[in-house]
Formats: sequence, structure tokens, C-alpha cells
Amino acid sequence: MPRLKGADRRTLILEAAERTILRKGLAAATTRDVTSDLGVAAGLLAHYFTWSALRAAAFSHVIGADIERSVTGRMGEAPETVLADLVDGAFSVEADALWRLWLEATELGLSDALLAEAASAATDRWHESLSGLLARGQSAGAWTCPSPDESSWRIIAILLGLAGLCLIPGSPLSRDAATHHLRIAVRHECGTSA
Amino acid sequence: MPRLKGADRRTLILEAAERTILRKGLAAATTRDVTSDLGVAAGLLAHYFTWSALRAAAFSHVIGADIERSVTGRMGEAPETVLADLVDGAFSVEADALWRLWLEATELGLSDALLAEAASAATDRWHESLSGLLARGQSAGAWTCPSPDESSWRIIAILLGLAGLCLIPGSPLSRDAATHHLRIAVRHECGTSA
DNA sequence: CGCTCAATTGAGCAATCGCTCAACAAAGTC
DNA sequence: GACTTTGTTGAGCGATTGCTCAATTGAGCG
Repeated sequence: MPRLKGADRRTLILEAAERTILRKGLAAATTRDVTSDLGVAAGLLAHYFTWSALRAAAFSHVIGADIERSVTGRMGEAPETVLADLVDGAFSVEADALWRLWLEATELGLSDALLAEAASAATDRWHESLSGLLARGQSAGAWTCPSPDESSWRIIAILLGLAGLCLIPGSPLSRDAATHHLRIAVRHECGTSA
Repeated sequence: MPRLKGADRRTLILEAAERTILRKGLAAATTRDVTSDLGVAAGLLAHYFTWSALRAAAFSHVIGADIERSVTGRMGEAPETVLADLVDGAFSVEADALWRLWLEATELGLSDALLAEAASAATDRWHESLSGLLARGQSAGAWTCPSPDESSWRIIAILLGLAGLCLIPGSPLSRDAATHHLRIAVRHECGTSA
């Protein structure tokens, strides 16, 4: 309701959109969810964003923040610590919403060009940061990873795959089992570690 | 338009639903897509199915047929042949629609109980058939797979993960690269093979 | 033929969606 | 204070969805 400069309003809307997609998912979230989160009229959103563009931007922001929090922002710490935390927290309840966003971005990307681009870019960023971590651990002697670039693709794939399996309600694969499988896969890629 | 016994009509509708979800995906498919595929009035579908139930049944049927075609139905062949074909065809263009169904079933399962149940059951069937194949190759001496049950979970996970990465339009991971990564992951699980 | 009842029709209901637009309100400018 | 610009409102449009239901058709049967 307060009157804001355009840039500030854009920021507020983007943040509200991030909260909304984390709560309801990319597919179920609506423009009205975002505007009612802000306590603002429905028409205001279209003045600043296309829904497709806002949704893609919110996705990019949320994923980027998570990569930063879990990998990129921990350059100073020991690679083995960062990787171990990554494995331990991968399938926690709090991570569910993020995995859901990945799945939905992949699917919606098939009919939404902006989301496809965002998903592609986010995948690149993820691969880059993870392979950077693996390379760092390799040169630090924390583990043996002959090809960080390739290994990170496989680790990302098994992360996504296990996450999808865990997300299914009444899943035959428990969170603990998924973490176990991830740990073994990481061991396959990084020799003895994690 | 022809008048049919209830059971036959149910079968025709189910088959049309399978064609429809393969063509448009689980989320984009509508009841009208199915009835117009059959050249039948829109109201007829609701006389035999709930959309949620029909969609879940069509998903189960499609996935079941694929598992049968690629694994269960090839019990007579050498396990290494079956596994090699599995790897080679995993990320072919024709497989895209099936992987899309998996992704969508996971996501829609979060708000559709019938689809969640179908996805959970399909996952079980898949895990069971793949771990059976791995065990068969193990006892035949085709490879060394100490725990087929666990290995099949990891292989399923990396299959799903790589498939999702390939599905993204403009994906940073090509089909060939995905096949390569899958081959290496399978090698990790089954010793020297595939 | 006449009757019954299941199969089938298709207009349309109620809800939901992103987005439009005329109207209004508050700065900013001179 | 007059005027322009920009932020904001909210009713509502047009399209889409699964599903309803009164009406119609036609096969089976005595």
C-alpha cells in the first residue's frame, strides 16, 4: 500500500515471489498469491513484471542464494567439510522446497522459454561451483577426483534423482536411505572421503 | 461415436489417455484432449473416470509397458545385453516423453494422491525389475554387483537425474554426455561391464 | 412393435488463471 | 497552485479447466 519508487517495488515483488514459489511451488504459485503476500492490488504485478519473467527470476534468485549458501560462499572452509555438509543436508526436510523447484523448472521449462533459460543457467552455475569444490579438494589432497568436471555432473544427477524419489509421498526411498546412496556415489567419485 | 459396452469404452478411453499424456505430458493433458482423440463428446469421460484416476491409470500403464519392454520381458536374454540396451537407449529422443512423465508424476503427486500412489508403485516395480536384472547378471558372472538392491536405487536415481538435465531446453548436458555419465555410473556399480 | 435402460451428447456451470484498463492518488516540477 | 508523471487500485475480460445433467440415441428383449 505505501507508495514506492519503481526499483524498490520491483525488489519487494521479487522477494514476495521467492517466498511464494518456495511455499507453493512454481506450478501452483499464482500472481494473486504474490500480490496478496504483499498486501497489494492484483493489477500492480503486471505493471512491473510478466508472470513468466517474475517466476523465472524468483527461481534464479532462490537457487542462486542456495548455491551461494552451501558452496560458493564457503570458499574459505575445508573442501571436505563443505562436501560433507552438502551430503548431510541434501535430503533434509528444509531442502524439499528447493528440490521441488528444480523438478518444476525442468518440466515447466518445456513450455516456458524464460524458465528453461533460468533452469539451464542455474544448472551451469551449480555444475561450475560443484566442480570447483571437487577440484579444490583434489589439489588440497582431501580426495582423489581425476575429473572434477565429469564427477560433478554425475553427483548433480544423482542428487536430483534421489531428491525426486524422496519427494514422492509415501516414497519407497527414505531420506536416510537417499543420504546413504548419495554418500556412496560421492565415494565412487572422490575416492575415499565424505 | 459407435456405441460400446462399458468395459470396451473404458479400455478405449484408457488407451486414448495414454496417447495423450505421452504427447502432451501429465500436466498439460486435459479431459478434452482425450475425448477429442476418440472423437467422442466431452461428457463421456466423466461417465467412466475421474480425470485424476484416469491420468494416474494411464501413467501406470505407460510406465509398466516400458518396464516390461525393456527389462521384465527380456528375462531370456543375457543380462549384459539387456543392461547395455538400457544404457544405450536411456536418453534417446523417443525416451523423452517417458522421462517427462516421471518428472511430472513426482511433482503432481504432491497434490494428487492417486498420482502419488501410482508414482510410488511404479518406482517400486522399476526398482524390483532392475535389481532383479543386476542380481541375474551377478549370479551369471556377467559382472560383480555385491548389492543389487542398493545399486539399482543409485542407477535409477542417476537415470532420473541425467534425464531431467537432458530435458531442459538448451541443456548444458547433451544426450551423449548423459549416456557417457550413465555408463560410468553403471561401471561403478557393476564392476567392469556395460 | 413397444418398452427399458445404458451409452452418448453437448451446452453450460463454477472456478481459476494472467492480464487489461479506466480511474484515482501522491510525488515531483515549474 | 497548476500540471505532469508515476504508483496503485480493483472490477472484470477472455480463456481454460473438470465436471454436471437434461435430453437423445440405440441396442436388447418380450
